[in-house]
Amino acid sequence: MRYNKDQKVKSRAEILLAASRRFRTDGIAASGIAGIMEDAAKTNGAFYAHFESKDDLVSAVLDDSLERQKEDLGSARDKDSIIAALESYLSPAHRDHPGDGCPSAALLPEISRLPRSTRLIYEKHLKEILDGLGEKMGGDSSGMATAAAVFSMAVGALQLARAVPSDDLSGMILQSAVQAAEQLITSESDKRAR
Amino acid sequence: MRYNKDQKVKSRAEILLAASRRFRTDGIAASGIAGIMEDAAKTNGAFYAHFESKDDLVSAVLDDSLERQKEDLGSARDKDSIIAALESYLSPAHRDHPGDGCPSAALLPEISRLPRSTRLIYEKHLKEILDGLGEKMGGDSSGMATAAAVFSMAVGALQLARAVPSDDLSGMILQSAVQAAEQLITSESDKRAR
DNA sequence: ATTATCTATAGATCTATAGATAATGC
DNA sequence: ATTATCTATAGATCTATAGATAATGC
Repeated sequence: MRYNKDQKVKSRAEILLAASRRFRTDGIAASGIAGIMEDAAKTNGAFYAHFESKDDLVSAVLDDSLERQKEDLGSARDKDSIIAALESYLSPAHRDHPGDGCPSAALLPEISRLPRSTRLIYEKHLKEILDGLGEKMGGDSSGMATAAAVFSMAVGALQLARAVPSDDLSGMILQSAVQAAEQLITSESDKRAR
Repeated sequence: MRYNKDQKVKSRAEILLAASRRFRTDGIAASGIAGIMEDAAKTNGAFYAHFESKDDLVSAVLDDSLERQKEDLGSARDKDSIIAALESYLSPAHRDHPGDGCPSAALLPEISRLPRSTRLIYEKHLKEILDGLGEKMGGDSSGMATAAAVFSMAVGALQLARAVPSDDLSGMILQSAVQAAEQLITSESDKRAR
């Protein structure tokens, strides 16, 4: 049928993107291969020329989307740009578009139920993300600890803001997390300035 | 068949308990009625004498388990007992037994995909939990905001600690969250003492 | 007679596979 | 001839329902 030289590479990328969105929107367990392939404008059977199994797809999706997230967050260079990234992470826009958003916020409880091999992939990327943030917060183990605490809070707050139907409570949760995170980051950088 | 006067009430409670554990262990979407009923030592068909649908069960489970969690957390009376509750929440024991643990940590992304009616039930309980914690942190909107930030951080840290296979990183995440939460709580009570 | 549960099954999924089809590039 | 995708389907789920069964309590 109609295909060009690197059709397969392109198709694989399309399937990855479709799956990545579906997983974050509907969850991993609730997303079927057929639906993902429909989003990628392909048929069910074509899937198995690209991935061995659904588990294989899940690994590939996490590897890919966490790599992208790391690159996005890596552009933040100092305390101020971290706070800007944080405000964007905890914005109503991010809350309302989980399909394009943070994989951790959309998928963490499901990730914790995946096979160890997949969770090792998750851990590798999480480490790099926390290392990157930790470096900008001081670089030592105390900066890294603050990065872990701030990331935990951001993920939890986004999830709570998404679960709650009331816009008031939802917005208050996001704002509380922004403020508390700023306090933690400022106190960490003050510690360093002394 | 073998049944006593309040057999049905008892059965309903058994199904609720079995479902509540299964949901937290395997996720809502990945838990089937048949498996839940097997855990409750009943057959598939008997389910529909107790609940209209799986969605109906999910609402009932959330209503029930969040009510229990609120009661558990309600026993914390002052700042010190809140910190004790926090250390138990962020303990390896809680991390390693999601089936008996916090419904939010196990289920939040799935909750955010449930029908609005179910999310309203979630919101009702979350409000009461945050109100309870906020009161012990000062009672005003600033105390409530700190409660929301601390709860967000605890939920996120527990999820991250569960997802990561390395015990070192997992423990470091839990410890970072304990420390950061204590800092936020202390700074909130200092604000009040001034 | 009423009630709680069980048996059996319909109908709609889901993952995965085997073989057919139709384009490209030699 | 090779390759990417499609068609068709097997076999295992899943939710939900209808009717049978067997106990209790009148």
